Amino acid sequence: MGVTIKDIAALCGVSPGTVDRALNHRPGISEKTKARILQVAEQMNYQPDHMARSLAKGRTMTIGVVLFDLYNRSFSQLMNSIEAASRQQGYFVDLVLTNKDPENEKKCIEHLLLRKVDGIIIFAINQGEAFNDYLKSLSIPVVTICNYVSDDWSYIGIDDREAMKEAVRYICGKQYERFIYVCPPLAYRGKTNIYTQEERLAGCLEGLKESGIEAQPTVITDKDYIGSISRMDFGSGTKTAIICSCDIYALEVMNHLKGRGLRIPDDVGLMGFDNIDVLKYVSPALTTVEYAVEEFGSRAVQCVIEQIEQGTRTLVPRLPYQVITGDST
Amino acid sequence: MGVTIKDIAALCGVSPGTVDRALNHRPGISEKTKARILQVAEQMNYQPDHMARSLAKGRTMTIGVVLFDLYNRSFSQLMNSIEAASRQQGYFVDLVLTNKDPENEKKCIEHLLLRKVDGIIIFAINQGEAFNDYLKSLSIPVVTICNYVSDDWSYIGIDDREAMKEAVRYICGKQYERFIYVCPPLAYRGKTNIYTQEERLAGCLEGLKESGIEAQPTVITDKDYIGSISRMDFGSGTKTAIICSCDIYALEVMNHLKGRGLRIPDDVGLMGFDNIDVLKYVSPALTTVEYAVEEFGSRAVQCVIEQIEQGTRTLVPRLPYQVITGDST
DNA sequence: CTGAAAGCGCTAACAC
DNA sequence: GTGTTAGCGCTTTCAG
Repeated sequence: MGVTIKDIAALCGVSPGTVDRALNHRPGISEKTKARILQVAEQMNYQPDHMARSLAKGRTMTIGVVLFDLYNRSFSQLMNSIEAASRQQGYFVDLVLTNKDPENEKKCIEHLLLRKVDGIIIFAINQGEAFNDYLKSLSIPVVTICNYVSDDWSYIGIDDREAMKEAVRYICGKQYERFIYVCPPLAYRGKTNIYTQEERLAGCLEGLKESGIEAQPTVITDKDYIGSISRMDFGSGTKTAIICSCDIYALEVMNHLKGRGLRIPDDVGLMGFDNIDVLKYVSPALTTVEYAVEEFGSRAVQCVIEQIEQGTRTLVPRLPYQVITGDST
Repeated sequence: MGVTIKDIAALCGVSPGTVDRALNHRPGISEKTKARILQVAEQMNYQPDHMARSLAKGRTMTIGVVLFDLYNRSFSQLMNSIEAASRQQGYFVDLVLTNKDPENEKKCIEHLLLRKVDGIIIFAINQGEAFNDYLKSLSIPVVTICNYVSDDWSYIGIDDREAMKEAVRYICGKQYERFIYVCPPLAYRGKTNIYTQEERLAGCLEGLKESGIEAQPTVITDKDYIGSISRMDFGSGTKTAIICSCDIYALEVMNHLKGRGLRIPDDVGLMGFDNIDVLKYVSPALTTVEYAVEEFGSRAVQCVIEQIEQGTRTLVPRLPYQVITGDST
């Protein structure tokens, strides 16, 4: 159906090899014939066949992207920027979604391997040495994003620990006496990759300590964290702050607190993390931490392409963040 | 690097052709040799080369997906289900994002063509006969989703007109005297594909008419619709309902109304459409229309694969919807 | 500077 | 039943 390199060769009275040299601007061809070939190619509206080229070169111009899902706002934004950056660089994107299931993640990666992707950008749910070795065995560039796996791979993200610490220090200036930290993923400690969540927790603990808060916070890791909170009393004088590791949890908690008729921040303080865009429709404005997740995407693409094409790896610095002081604390 | 069909052939002492017959369960091979070949393939952990197969068969096992972006919640859910359904059927997914730019949409489709996708699922921003002819010229199956192009293509969606009509009839039972319809995309009438938005508007008008409302609603198509609304007075006795063609607009309007100190629904009634999941964090609960967008995805995949593999096209019925009566009207 | 030819790994038509 | 062969369209090496 399409016009091939042979057609052009025939029409120009040259060999396919020569056409290839012209088309790919390789040396060993006179300007004259090259110009002629390019012109004919143009006229015939020649489109190189990606499949054939991939087969011959062993490269597919495809980046595999492994994410949990697209439900979390941040992931969507991430994917948006990955798609744009990739296509702009002439790469295709193969998206696979793991649904936070470690087994499924492996299937997803296998799927990408079948496709012979040139590199992978992954928000990993697996972790540990075995997984790291598995990634190594793929022998293609891998860029980790949002969840660290090991120093063997570039990592794109913010310094979650510092960010949370800074946010918590801010909260601590508000006379809270009791602190509750909400982070259900911590229940999967040792089972799945919760690097980022661990960092945030650590940052919280450090932040409290540095602020001179002696009492340890209550850490809620229940999947049914709302249930746990519903059994807690917030009326009794001691002013409580609930710090959530993600905005989503904070929003759920907010709904719950409102349902109980508790006022935020007067009765209970509330903080999230991520500054997802729907926050603007919610009141009171949530105190949270913001960072440019779109930039994660473009950086990741740039980083993986560099490894694919140059074979070099430039260290990507931790990206900037900012504490957003809302009205909820 | 991988083990090929030749390696297996050599090891089994048969020809590549025979291995192919075994691997693809084609007739013309004895059970005995087939079993032996399959076993060896298994042992050697043979993985067929997708590129080579595609080149030979002229099929890539890839579905191209064209969406506006992933920002709108519904799109994310859609993509989630498309990814899952595709992978489950052994297909790859190539996602391209148009950002609602008609020119970019063409580039996106070209990108998919380079990739030689077997079929396309598209939420179109282009429209009209020229575009329809363009799609025809691709000579691969196309499934339209959420925005109708023509009867040449399967269409997945709800009956937006009826849905909006039903919702508006519900609103009309609430003694409103003045109606405002908010739908910025209508400003692009004739320029981009706003089929769904047109349907919703028509449904609104019909709903009002059937409810015996004489006065025409004020239709706001400004990009700066908040600006337009800010210039309107809602205090003066006549009870107003603001009907938005999407939840997103409704949420923006809600923010604005709250900012003005207006009470919803006491001072102004407000309605959205889509029932995006963030509504649960917003109060008052928005009156809206719900439908299973995930099902759009799985239906679309099923539909495009049927066309790719069987060459047949089964009419997909309009999917069900439901008016959600909230506290905002 | 250009042509010829041998692949990339798999499929499919035609012999035997 | 099984082997042989000629591609799919492009790249790349080796002659000339």
